[in-house]
Amino acid sequence: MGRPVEFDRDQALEAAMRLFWGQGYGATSLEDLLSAMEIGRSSFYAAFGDKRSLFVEAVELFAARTRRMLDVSGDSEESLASIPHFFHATLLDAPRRRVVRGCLMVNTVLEMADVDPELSALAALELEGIEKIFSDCFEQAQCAGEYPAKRAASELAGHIMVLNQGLRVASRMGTPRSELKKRVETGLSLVGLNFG
Amino acid sequence: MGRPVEFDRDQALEAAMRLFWGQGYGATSLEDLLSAMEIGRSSFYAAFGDKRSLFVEAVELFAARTRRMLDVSGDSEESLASIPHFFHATLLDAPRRRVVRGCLMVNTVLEMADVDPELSALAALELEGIEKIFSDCFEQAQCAGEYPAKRAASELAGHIMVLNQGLRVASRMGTPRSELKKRVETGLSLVGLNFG
DNA sequence: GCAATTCTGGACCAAAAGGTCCAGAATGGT
DNA sequence: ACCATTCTGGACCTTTTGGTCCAGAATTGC
Repeated sequence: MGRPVEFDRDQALEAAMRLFWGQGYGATSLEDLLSAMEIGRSSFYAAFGDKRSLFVEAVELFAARTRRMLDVSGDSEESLASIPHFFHATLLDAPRRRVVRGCLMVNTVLEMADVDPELSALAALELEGIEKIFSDCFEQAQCAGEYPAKRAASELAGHIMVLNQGLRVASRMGTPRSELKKRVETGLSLVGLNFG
Repeated sequence: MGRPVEFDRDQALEAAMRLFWGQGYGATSLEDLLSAMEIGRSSFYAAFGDKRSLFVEAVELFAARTRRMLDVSGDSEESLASIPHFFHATLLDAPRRRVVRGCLMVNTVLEMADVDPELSALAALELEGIEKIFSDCFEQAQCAGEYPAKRAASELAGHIMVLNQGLRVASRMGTPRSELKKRVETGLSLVGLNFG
């Protein structure tokens, strides 16, 4: 009952996320959001609470997508392959605009650290979740004897996360794809992972 | 002739830089700046032009400091040592507050990429200058036969820059020093550099 | 078709933003 | 002592900010 909603909530959230992703929280005004989401002020506040809550939703959506990108769902033989695949998908296979946006969580951690520590912490938590996935990949491969156990899985995951975060900075700098590719290659080859 | 200035320009710039460093450009209001710089509005505009120009000065100051930190000035025997020293000075030896601020140039690249591309490009340029210094360190060591020439100096510099940028993200996340140290150690050891 | 309910458009608001302006204060030169 | 010059404090301005409010539109149940 009641008047039906005239917009697709997911679609609106998607548009908002893309804006936040590119411009950050502070530089994205409500007007920016409303026009990108193709929605009125009232509908906005009714559906999302306020700007900050929407941002939290956007970060969570982005994080879920990122996790899903690493989910090879049970293919234990190839668990380590998901790491090169991740870099390939986000840095080389993606349209230039996306590459330049970097990673919403990384962007947020940097933007909000001294401004809104809760938001920064939320993004940091999500990043730690991603790192845990990296760690699981290595651990699984080590248990299966497919990867040397000389370095701890957590250490290797740390290295991959450094590589990831470093690359997000580089890609946001506008570093050409060819250079990004080189950096992925050396970063992975240093821990014995190869990258087609 | 004329009334003398009542404040120390360098000191004011220093205070401004610290604010920008922690909060970013957008989240630092003029009022924040004026009170931190202990300066009036008129003096501000007379001495620095406007907020944006001040920010440019802040970035350039920060970049110059960073370069100076890497300048071992001619000690060709130890040119590679300046890299571990750099990480030590900025990540381990520095007060916690500084560590959490990360790197102004990295912060700026991320914040401004889609908001004020000129500012982002300025910060990116400074970062490339730093990377060039890393590259020179390796090249010098390779020419002197103190370091294997298997990988190109530029590639090694790229790796160090990825490590650096990745660590700035990690440190802004509030990652504990012990963990930062581990990451520096693995990142350096992977290219045969050791870190006390 | 009418009531109850829900959503929408836009007017409206207070606060904060960055920036300008000018009267007056403090100096040096003569 | 006085003038030209420079700097300072603060009033003031416009624009933009995130957010509220309400009249009216669109629906379902009866």
